[in-house]
Amino acid sequence: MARTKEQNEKIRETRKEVIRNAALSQFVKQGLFSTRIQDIATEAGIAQGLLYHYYASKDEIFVDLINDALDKTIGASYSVRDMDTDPCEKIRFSLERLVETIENSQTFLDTCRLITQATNSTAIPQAAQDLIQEKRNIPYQVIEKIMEAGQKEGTIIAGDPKMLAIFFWTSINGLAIYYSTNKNREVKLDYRVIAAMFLIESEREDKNHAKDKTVFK
Amino acid sequence: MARTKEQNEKIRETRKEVIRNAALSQFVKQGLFSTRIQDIATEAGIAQGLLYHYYASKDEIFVDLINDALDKTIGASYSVRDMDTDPCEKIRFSLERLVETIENSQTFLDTCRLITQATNSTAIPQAAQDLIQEKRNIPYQVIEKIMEAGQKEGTIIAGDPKMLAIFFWTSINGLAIYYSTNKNREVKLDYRVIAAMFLIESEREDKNHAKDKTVFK
DNA sequence: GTCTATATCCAGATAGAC
DNA sequence: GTCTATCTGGATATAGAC
Repeated sequence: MARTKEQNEKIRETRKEVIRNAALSQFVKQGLFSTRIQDIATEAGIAQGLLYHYYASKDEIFVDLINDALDKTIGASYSVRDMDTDPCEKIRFSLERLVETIENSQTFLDTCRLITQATNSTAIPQAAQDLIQEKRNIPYQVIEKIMEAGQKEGTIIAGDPKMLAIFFWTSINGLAIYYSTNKNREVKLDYRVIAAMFLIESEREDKNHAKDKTVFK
Repeated sequence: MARTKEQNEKIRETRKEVIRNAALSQFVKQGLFSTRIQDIATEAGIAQGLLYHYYASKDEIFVDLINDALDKTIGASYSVRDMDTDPCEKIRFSLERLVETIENSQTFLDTCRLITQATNSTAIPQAAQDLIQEKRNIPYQVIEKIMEAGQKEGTIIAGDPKMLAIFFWTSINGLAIYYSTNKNREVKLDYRVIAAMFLIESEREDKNHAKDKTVFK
């Protein structure tokens, strides 16, 4: 019987994830407030009433999603921070991976849009606002530190590292939203162009040529 | 009596502007859907029912605001396009003005946030979506053309000009939203750092020094 | 666990008095 | 023109049958 209880718990968690995915898709398209519980239930393939067996309210789902989104972003930034290379390469590598992710991961695009939406509104649940307050600056701080180190090293352009970090993330975020909302996708994203913008000229040329050899052999 | 009619029309238009300003402030804070007609009326200092003598619905106000916001952005980009200088200087000058505007104009910050909100949702009124579809790309195209010309001239960095244009606008937009939602304002915005990112190194140094003399004399 | 049916609430929009 | 009071519709959340 103890086993059955565990299994039930697992099934329940799986079901909650289906609901979260449905909710994410709806929130990104319609926003928190014009998404109805009915919309989420329909997309999740269950009856509207049943949703309340898993979540107490629409807000609760939203808070769960925001928390996931922030944790994923923080995790990604930590993995860059902990790389065993110089700052210049960290910037280049992270941009390469982020651009790749924009092109290939719908979840990443949705995550960017959800956080943008949440950051841009004071009407979201208090718990979500608290999470944002608590966690949102971490990725900015990580990149800021890397920019600072790169400037000391002489590989990153001059300027307030805090501003460069904001620039770094808002650009990625902006590209993701642009990419997500312009389905024709007529733009070819090239991480090397973006990376070059943060690097001083000499470094820029040298490393780009080195990169060319490995990436486009 | 014809005169009275004109005056009434003028008063009416003034009153509508008060309502639009109230609505903009609310939409930016709470979003279109969680803003109630009551909220707008209260901020405008009138009764809820009276609002319907000026606007038929909440959506109608929103569409008006989106139209204004898009026209302002387009107007700004045209004034840059029509400047009588080389592309490199156009980029530098427009960034200087835009950063200045971020720091001094609450309306500009609100406008950025409203457009971001609208672009990021499919639940907004159809008329607003049509306006965005029709007008939103113009500022991107204007900057794209300038980037292209600058590349031919040898003053703008390499890369798909379409991507550079997206980068240009998303960065400004991102800075505006960051600035708007982080009231501490601990970051000193410096347009020259941003401008330098779009310019090739030699141009970057020369022109920056020339600029220093005129701007910080 | 899952559904359908329903109670409750609240915001948009209207009506009517002043 | 302006207000208060009210109608109406729709969404959340609950209750109850299976």
